[in-house]
Amino acid sequence: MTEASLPEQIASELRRHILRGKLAPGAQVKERDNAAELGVSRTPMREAIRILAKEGLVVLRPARSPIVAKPSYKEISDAIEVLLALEKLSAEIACAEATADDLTELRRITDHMSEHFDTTDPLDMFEIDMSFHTAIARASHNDALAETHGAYLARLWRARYLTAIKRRNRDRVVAHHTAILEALEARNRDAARAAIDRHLGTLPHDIREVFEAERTDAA
Amino acid sequence: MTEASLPEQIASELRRHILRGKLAPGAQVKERDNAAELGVSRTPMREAIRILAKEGLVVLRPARSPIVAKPSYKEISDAIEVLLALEKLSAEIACAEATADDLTELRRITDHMSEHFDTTDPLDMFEIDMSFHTAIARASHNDALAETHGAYLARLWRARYLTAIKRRNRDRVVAHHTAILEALEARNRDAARAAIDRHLGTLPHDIREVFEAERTDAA
DNA sequence: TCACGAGATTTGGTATACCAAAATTTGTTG
DNA sequence: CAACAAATTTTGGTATACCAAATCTCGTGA
Repeated sequence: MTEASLPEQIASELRRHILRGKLAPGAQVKERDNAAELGVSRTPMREAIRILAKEGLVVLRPARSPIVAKPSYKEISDAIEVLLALEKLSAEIACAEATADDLTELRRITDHMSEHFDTTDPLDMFEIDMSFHTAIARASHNDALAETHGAYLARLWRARYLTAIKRRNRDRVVAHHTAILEALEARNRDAARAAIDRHLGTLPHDIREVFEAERTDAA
Repeated sequence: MTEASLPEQIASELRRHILRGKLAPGAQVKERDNAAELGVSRTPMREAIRILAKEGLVVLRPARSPIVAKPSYKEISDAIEVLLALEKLSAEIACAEATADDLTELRRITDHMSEHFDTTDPLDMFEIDMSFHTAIARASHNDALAETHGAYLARLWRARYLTAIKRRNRDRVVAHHTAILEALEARNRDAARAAIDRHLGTLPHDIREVFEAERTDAA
């Protein structure tokens, strides 16, 4: 694999820590400590923190320690609303612009998920799930759209992960992805929009359940 | 006014230089030189450059000098495609969520433009025009949406400005804005989408003309 | 004359030092 | 014992030093 820049690598590492829960929402992210932990200096660590801030995983506070983001339910559902719009736009454009290679890639991801769903680490499987959605955005051949879509996917990573492990259901995911894929292959914009609505439409509801479960745990 | 952080101030200064043309598209933005020019060290200058990169005004190249962005026609029209989708989404949500204050603010901006269009500096009037669109996004009360919409508006600043001064027409702008506003007041989602489509739909065409004019100038 | 490469220079990336503002601790006082 | 304030520590912000890679210079040789 091609080497990413040091700040990117650090950001990936921090991201995993946050998503795995080693860094809880609301916790401070101190430049010195985390830099020392990973054996790098503060400079690239600073940049890594900015990358995560751009993704919305941490929030910067002037002259104070950054903290791991602790989004409210409304903030998450707002982000989902945007993500949904971006992904439906991607699919619409992809109906006109997707190449055979784009569709092949989507088919490959879907088949891989179908085959290895129960024998793969949930975190890894979830990354594959995300790559399906990323591939849709990419198939629009609109770089700005793909980039913004990716940013929202990253921002919703944690929330989506929590719901995915709670509602882990191979047949449901594969059926939904297949429906989207077939709509794209048929170049049917309305069908694609509808399929994506069905796939992501339940997300706010699922996330609300996770939120309420957390609130109960705290009691 | 409250003091912004040093990197933000530097970013503003650089932004002005770029938009004014002191830094031409394609020109290198060297950390040392620009830092010395403004009497700061490389560290905040680095951060300022990252800010502008996030806005799309400069592009970062690994291990090379960043350069002032020189977007192609496709890149601009791609961005417009996303902006259009975001603004239509904003308007749809605003039909349900906008408060009386939101609508009053939109009305105020529209009236102000109508009244002072011919007696205001084009640059200032253009900023007011942008504030109308920003207010629509704000009226959705979806912060993520408003932020992303604002980012695209900023990214398209230069391109939109070039077309605005070329096709400066008070009646057209006011009529379009009024149509959008009335659709929002009527809480009519379809009408709002259609009005925004009419307003921004000609943008790619107008920008193409500017691009071709520039290409002719170069000859 | 031109192509190529070795050395010098420039430049972004990283580490480290220093500073001022927060945060924390601690001591004093009512 | 509580509350406030001074001193200390911690921490982000900035400046600077150093390094390696990229770029540029310029001379050499075909």
